[in-house]
Amino acid sequence: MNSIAPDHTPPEVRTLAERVFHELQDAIVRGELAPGSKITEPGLSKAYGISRGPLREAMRRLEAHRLIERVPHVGARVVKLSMKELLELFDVREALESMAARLAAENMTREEIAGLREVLALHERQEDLQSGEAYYQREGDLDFHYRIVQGSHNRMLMTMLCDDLYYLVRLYRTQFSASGARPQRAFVEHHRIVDAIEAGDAELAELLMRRHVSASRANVADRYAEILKEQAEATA
Amino acid sequence: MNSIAPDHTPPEVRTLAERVFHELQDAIVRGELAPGSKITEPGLSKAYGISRGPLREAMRRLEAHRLIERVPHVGARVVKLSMKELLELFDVREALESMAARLAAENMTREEIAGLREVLALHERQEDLQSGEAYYQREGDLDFHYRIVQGSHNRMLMTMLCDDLYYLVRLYRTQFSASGARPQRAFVEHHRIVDAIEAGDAELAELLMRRHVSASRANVADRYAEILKEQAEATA
DNA sequence: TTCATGGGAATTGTCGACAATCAAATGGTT
DNA sequence: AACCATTTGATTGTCGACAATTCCCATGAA
Repeated sequence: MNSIAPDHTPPEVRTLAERVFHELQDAIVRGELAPGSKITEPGLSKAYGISRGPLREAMRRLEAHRLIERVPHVGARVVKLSMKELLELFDVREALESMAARLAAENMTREEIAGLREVLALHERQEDLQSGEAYYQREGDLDFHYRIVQGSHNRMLMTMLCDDLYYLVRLYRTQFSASGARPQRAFVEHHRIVDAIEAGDAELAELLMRRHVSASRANVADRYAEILKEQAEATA
Repeated sequence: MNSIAPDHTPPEVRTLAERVFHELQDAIVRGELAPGSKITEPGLSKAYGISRGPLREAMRRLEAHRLIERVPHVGARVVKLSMKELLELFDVREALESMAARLAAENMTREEIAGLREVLALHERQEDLQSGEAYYQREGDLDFHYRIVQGSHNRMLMTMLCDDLYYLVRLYRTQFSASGARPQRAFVEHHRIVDAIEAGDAELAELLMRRHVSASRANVADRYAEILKEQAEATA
């Protein structure tokens, strides 16, 4: 009902291919399979105790979800997000999530909005308890965005963001070991967005979400520039 | 160089699974496989002269691209877009393509803009020659949108729109046998968008593209309402 | 007629083996 | 020593067959 983290128990485990797909998806996102590392079919086949048939189907799905990259007759590697690609991801998020916020303001039910507020409160309480523990903060952040996308009542948007992009976001967070950063500002922005949604102000909700994602992107870009600068000074 | 239609010759035909994937993709989009019709593995296996192994991988890719829908242990059907889903598709297009236009205004090269203008001219000439022949108009329309997305120089955006959504758009056009409609107005809008891109006015390009897609969506919605009305009168 | 039930046919899921292709290691030549 | 050809090893691509599940239809009862 008020889970803090996204739902990690997939509904479809009726087939081996489905199961191993979700397991691999989790393993990649959690960093257990290092970004850029080569994955071989016999290896995974042995590791998961299944034949190569279902495994290849799972890999085809992972490929479609951009979690692995395959080259015919050569092999597959876990994706390794470059900074350029990460910024591209943010641009796409900005476009889709601002649209989601707009639709959410138009379509969200009273109950959904109440649930959203609940998540926000829970989220802040956790932040009080264990400030510095960025992981929960980040999962909570994703949970917030999840709910807004769900509130758009647009199935296509939902699958695009929740089934595809958010896994990449989580992958990025483990890959760059991204610390939370700017938590209190994000909190304020979240509240403003919910306010706009509750007021049914689609345009404002859209604008605020757009700024929210854009600010997050700028934060990442700044951080990256900082790191580059430090490295340059260290070698000099 | 100045092809009027999108590139239909995929670069990757190195494997059977790739080949049959593209062939099925085309067959579905062109309506040769009727929307909603059930497709069976032995059937396609026979028809394309390949084993079920590569075929299943191709089907998994089609599933990820939303061109077929699969149910475990039951089977797969060609997707059949409902009007609700079609309008959802337009909302997603509005979000992504307006972003693409904005990025295109920032990143397109002089050569790309020249090519875009060329496409527009060719497009109009064809319209003069065979007005009423909606097919070319529509393919030309897609070509225009293709180039703008390419001009965004955002790989993720490109794959999302060109590899996924545009196939659904084409599927919809065959499924609803959508006649061109509002051609001259669309022409004007296309020109205005290119003008904004050439001027480097990102905000304007974004706004115009947004309106362009939104108007297209409204056109479809109106047409649908009209059809519903006619049907109601026919039965009465 | 309608509904439930059971059996049989067809389809999907899974597996192991073979063929095709690529990458690395070996050896020879300049 | 550096470079190129060849061979070997491993990995990927493809296939046919078997097991599991579902769907369809016939049969019978209410």
